[in-house]
Amino acid sequence: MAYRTTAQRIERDQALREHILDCALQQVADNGFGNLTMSGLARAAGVATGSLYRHFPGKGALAADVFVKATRIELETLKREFQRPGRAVDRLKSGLTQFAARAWHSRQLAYALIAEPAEEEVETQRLYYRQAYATLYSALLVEGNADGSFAVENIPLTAACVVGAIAESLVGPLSPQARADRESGLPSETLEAVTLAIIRFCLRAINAKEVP
Amino acid sequence: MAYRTTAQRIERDQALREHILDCALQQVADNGFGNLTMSGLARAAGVATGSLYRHFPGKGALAADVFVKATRIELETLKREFQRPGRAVDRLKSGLTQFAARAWHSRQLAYALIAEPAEEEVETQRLYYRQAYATLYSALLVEGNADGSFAVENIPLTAACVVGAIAESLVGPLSPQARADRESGLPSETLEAVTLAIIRFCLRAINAKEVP
DNA sequence: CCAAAGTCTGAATCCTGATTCACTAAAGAT
DNA sequence: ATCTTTAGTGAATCAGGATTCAGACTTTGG
Repeated sequence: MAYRTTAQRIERDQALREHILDCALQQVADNGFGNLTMSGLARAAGVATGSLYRHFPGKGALAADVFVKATRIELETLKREFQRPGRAVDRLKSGLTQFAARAWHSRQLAYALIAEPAEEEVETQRLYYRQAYATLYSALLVEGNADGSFAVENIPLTAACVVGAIAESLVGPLSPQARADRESGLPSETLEAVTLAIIRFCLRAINAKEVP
Repeated sequence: MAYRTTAQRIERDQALREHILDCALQQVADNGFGNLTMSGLARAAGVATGSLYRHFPGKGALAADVFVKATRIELETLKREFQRPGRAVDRLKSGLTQFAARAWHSRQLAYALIAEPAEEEVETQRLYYRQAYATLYSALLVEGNADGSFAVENIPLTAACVVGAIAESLVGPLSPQARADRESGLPSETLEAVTLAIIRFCLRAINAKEVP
């Protein structure tokens, strides 16, 4: 009579959904959101175009899911780093270092997540997750204020500034423009220089005692 | 025999071109790049769609021109502020204050210029003008380093961080999301609070002597 | 005033991908 | 085994706005 409900079917479904998302993420990591097409993705995932619509209501939702999936990983990684034991300053330093390094090593993806224009739905998530980042920094700032590492007045706004500073200083070096420059032989910043500059900038901005 | 060349014709042409740009800017200021359409613009400007193509090679170019026109004004305004006499710190403070206030008072436009996704050509200009802003800040940082107001090590990267911090702290409050929040009665930051936070953040970040 | 050269018009066309849907294949239920 | 229900297919359709272009209209030079 009925159908569905079987564990096997549900599992298959989820697996396929994940497979599609993985392929989509791969496409975005390779060519950005701008080159993500439903037919291309279907081909890459080995399914028919129409099948994509069994798993996602439309392209916007799919792209947003890709964004969320990738961004969550970054956010979780940063959160884990922030939650390790130790003084807030040190956690901030290592978090920034790690974040910058990860972005540096998958530039196209980092650019897509941080700055590439994309569907409305993706922008909505971007805004939301920027807020989530800011919240993460806010928590750390609170702790740092408490343990004497920092002295910050307006925590939410300061957190927003930190997020912006990081994004901008990375996007410059990560952008397609910079890639073109790099390929045409112009000299460019190194990861180490960028990281150091970001750390200095942020630590000073939040009134940290010791700045490297 | 010939035609053209007349001063009158050239003048008319330029005037019309400017008129179109003005209308387009108005549209962007009202509804963002996302709602700028060629037919809508033609209607607003009182010309036929096809006529737009006598003045601009295509929509992308037109949008980019709008962006440049508006951004140049901001950039010039900031530059003027930075070039007044006085200590670098004070000029930075007044520049930031003015910039934030201007953005605050034309939110939709500010959002469109700072963050709204738009045609490729616009993004190219955005990248370019962000660089231009960074250069402006770089110059000020150099002066501040010289007159003892600041002590910055990596000037270009620091300038990028400053640009990012400002953009982010404004975009949050300016974004469509924030607008929705505001309209649904949630409390939100005031211009004064944002400005103060930005100034503090930036001055500290660049190692300024006195921070308000 | 006329012919030549240019400009303006806006409905028709084009483009580019997203989305649909009639149909076929597979998976549960009995 | 067979019937029912859901999943998968991919060519055809749609959507929506940019772009074109065959006249109609203006301006210029003589």
